[in-house]
Amino acid sequence: MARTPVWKSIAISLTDDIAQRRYQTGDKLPPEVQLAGRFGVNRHTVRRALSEMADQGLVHARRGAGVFVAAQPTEYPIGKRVRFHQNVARLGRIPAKRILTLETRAAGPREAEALGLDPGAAVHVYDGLSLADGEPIALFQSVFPADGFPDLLAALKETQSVTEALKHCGVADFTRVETRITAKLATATQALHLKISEGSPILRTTGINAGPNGDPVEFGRTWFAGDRVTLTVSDPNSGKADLG
Amino acid sequence: MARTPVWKSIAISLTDDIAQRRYQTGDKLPPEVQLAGRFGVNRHTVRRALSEMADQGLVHARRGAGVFVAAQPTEYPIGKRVRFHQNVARLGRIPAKRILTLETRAAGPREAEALGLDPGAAVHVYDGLSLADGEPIALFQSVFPADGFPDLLAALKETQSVTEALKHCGVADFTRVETRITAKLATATQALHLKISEGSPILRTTGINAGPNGDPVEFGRTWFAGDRVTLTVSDPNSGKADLG
DNA sequence: TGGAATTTGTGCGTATGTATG
DNA sequence: CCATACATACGCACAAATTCC
Repeated sequence: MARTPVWKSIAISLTDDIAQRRYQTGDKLPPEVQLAGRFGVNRHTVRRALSEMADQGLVHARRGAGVFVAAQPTEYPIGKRVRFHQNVARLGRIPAKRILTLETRAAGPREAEALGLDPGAAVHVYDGLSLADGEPIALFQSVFPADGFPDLLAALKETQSVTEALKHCGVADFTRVETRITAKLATATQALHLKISEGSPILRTTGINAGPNGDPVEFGRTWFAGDRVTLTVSDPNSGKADLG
Repeated sequence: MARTPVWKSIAISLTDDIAQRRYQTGDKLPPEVQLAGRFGVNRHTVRRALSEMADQGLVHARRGAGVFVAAQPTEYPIGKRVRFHQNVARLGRIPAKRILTLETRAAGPREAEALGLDPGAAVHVYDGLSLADGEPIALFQSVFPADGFPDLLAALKETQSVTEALKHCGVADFTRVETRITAKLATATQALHLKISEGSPILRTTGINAGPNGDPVEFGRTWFAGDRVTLTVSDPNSGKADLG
């Protein structure tokens, strides 16, 4: 068995620092060069550790600014209409969303296929964090076709709500076509954002929402903290999942 | 807007190669140095791309051996009618079940509540292992009210099928009332049965099936190997999940 | 059996680009 | 405009695991 790589021990050390609240949520970590000095390694080695932690959602790097400590619901219905705000509010908790990144770029192959676009078509991408009562619930990434929604990003930036932004762009309603669910282990970055440990169980869902005419309008991926969230699939006929 | 990084375009290219079946499941990709030559970049840049793909579960690297295309997970529909045999057969794979234990005992509090029984009422319990093409897919435990199904265990022992056994006992059809899904880490016992590593991600589902008159007939828990299974929740109106 | 060749994993040094403050 | 700090990319070297002869 190989010994633990240096970068991994650094990641563990920093993760523990965060778990021990030596760095609070939202705090900026020392610059990479400074960390490199503190651990007596090359800056790349620190970057490897930070990259791992970023993958797990534990930290979030902002170019030119620094690396920041990233910041969960319980019962979360997956039904025909999946609405984060309503799902959380229904539990008597206060929903909130934090924008991580908003950008327009070329669609990857999976995204293009899911949205029925040509490969390389422009898409709007919304990376964010969902919170309930200020506690991180899930990381998500929503991908929208850029064509036809010119001012979607502005609406998202203003409302932070997919539902509201789409409504502003003329999509009054949308429903879930399909949801895929798998179990993963939390990466360092995910763990940071969700305030869990690296290697904790993660529920990853992938979903496609379509407008009234059946055209896909959103391809979304969500990473729930498995320890804190239970997805529920209700009897479609009961309509319970559509409340709120 | 930043242009697409080289490593990302390489990841997209290789992902497309896999999607197009130019590399099949289990195939070994060309060595990193060879890929670096093909793309005209440094080996590190290829590694960045492969790392991204490995994070997505698309490939798996074995030191000293190579990088291999990972097996795509089995799609398992969670709908109104959940039928293991049909779910697996629909994928062109051969379903099988292995009985671990069959017994009749007093219901625990959760089981009694789920089935609408008095605490301590007798229940039949079926512990087993589900396989597709001989590969373990999931561990499950099905709990049935003993009252009204005197010879259910015998039928289960003979057919190994919940559907067939219930039919034999007069329940021609049953549908899923609700499914709960969480992510867990595999225990040592679970890992042994599922032939995965301890601490691997597990998808745990809990479901109640009811007969035509709405009475609960089965309380089932299933532990899926997260690496091998993707649960899908389809649009209820499409009816696709009810096929087979 | 054993050793060489192959291939991935880790780490360091350097350089340039780009966003932030 | 400048300094800081992260993002990307190249080159080199060696370690460790596997495979092949």
